[in-house]
Amino acid sequence: MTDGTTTGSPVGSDGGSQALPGLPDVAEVGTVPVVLAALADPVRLEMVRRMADAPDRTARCVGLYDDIGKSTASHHFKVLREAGLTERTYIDGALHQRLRLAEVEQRLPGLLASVLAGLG
Amino acid sequence: MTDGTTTGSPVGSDGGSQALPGLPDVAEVGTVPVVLAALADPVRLEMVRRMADAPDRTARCVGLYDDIGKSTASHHFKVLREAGLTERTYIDGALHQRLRLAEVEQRLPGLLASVLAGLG
DNA sequence: CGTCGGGTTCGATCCGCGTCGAACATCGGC
DNA sequence: GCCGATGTTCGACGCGGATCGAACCCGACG
Repeated sequence: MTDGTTTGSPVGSDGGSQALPGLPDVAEVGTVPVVLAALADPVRLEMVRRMADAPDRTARCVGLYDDIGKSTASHHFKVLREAGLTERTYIDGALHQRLRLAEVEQRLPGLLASVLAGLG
Repeated sequence: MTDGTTTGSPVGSDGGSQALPGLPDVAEVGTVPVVLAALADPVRLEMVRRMADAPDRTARCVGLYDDIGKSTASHHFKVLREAGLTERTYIDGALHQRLRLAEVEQRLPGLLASVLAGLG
């Protein structure tokens, strides 16, 4: 990695202080019902769509939603994360959400493509 | 049709008595959130799986579920039907549910295949 | 004609989800 | 070192969904 991109804690893996304790930044791609339930919500679906359109499938949290409160957005991030669809990534200390396209594709081939295509 | 297969009212389209009034037997395939929500429930997912495995994608209602009440099953049938995933079909007067594979495939190509493959 | 099997409808219940506001934590900048 | 921006967490609330039992309807069969 040539820039500050890091997956996990903001401080990276230098063994330093644990800045965000107990925060699982990533999870395995869940079962079919879990993944479908995560994608069934319009708000989350829009988030996924924006990430898919973003360069490197990564976007700042604030750029993924409109017209809802921060706490609500955070809740949706958690659902997507626990379904294994996204992960937290830190770029120069700034928190981003990344769509785990490859991992989801491996476990459920073609699903995300079908879903995203169906939005048009 | 060489046998008694009929879509719609049990009496077919001979202009006879309306045996099941106000019962929409089929609906257009819904939006992505609607379809995903319909597929997100484990009970309905199992129903879809059994229909997909059945010959002609058609099965008797009673053969699509276990360990739940009739009324609950009927509710799930309604959800699937209103999402456009299934339709009611009468074979020699016996009510069946048919998975509308072609119609879903046309609107959301690859989705059902991905979902069903992910169950294995 | 009475009965049985199979589905639907209705009402009630219960639980989970989406939403918000407020409080807290963290990071970057002045 | 303080402050603003950004996310997370924690209750609380309301709504919709999943479930059940009971009643009803219809076709088949004796």
